[in-house]
Amino acid sequence: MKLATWNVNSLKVRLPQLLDWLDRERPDVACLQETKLEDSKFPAQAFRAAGYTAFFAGQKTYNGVAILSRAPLTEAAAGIAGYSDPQQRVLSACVDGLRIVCAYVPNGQSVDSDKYRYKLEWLAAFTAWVKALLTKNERLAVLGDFNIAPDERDVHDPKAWGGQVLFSLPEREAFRALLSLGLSDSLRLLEPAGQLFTWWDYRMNAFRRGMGLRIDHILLSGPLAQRCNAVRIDRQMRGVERPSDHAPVIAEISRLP
DNA sequence: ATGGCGGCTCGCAGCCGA
Repeated sequence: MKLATWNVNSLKVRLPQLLDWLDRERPDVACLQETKLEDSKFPAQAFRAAGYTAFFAGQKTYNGVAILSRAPLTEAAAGIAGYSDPQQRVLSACVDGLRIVCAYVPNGQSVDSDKYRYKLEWLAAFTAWVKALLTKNERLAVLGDFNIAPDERDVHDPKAWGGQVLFSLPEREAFRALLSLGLSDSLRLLEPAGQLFTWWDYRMNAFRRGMGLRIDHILLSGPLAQRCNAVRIDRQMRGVERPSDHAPVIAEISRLP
């Protein structure tokens, strides 16, 4: 079973690339972030034609998330239960006995901003909610753009990024707290050493120069982590014409009994 | 120290992302 996450940075612009990518990679489940589309404009028909059912919650200009699945989605819901948020950042649904969570964690802008305080509050609510989900769903995967680089290996220049938003200690501690619920950072299970990135700034030729961050993650509960046999970052998609600034991440899990 | 790129909007400049 192939699970993927991709911050597409505008589904309207990236739809042709996404359809090509779905055709090539054929993930069973793909979680999308930053669709930036109102629900009335979501291209559900294009995905149906490609063999995918979609669950989505969007808004104009910012945010917006979607789960695409080849198999039917059940128990689908938007948002963090018990946490009111006008920003469309979270979806959850079940597919094939797995509980999927698709998340677009707030960016935080800078550590001295209101947006950063919102990010930390949001992460606390999200973590409490995922904890509750885990009590009912032992096969759980959280996929998305976390806007957090967990440690030095995930940052091209850790000295320059020290204390900055995306790499500040409170954010990294929030990420660690999420893992401590019983989730594994799937990519690091299989690739524990070395710099790996999923995002590169559009500016300064950052991609060509290898200046990136690893902020998109696939977290797996124990039973899924045990059966995870491959995880990769699809850097090819960052190198195409008019790319998203994020590359997709794809995890493969051997079939569960 | 700044802005750099790209996407968005009842746009023609400014906000936001990361």
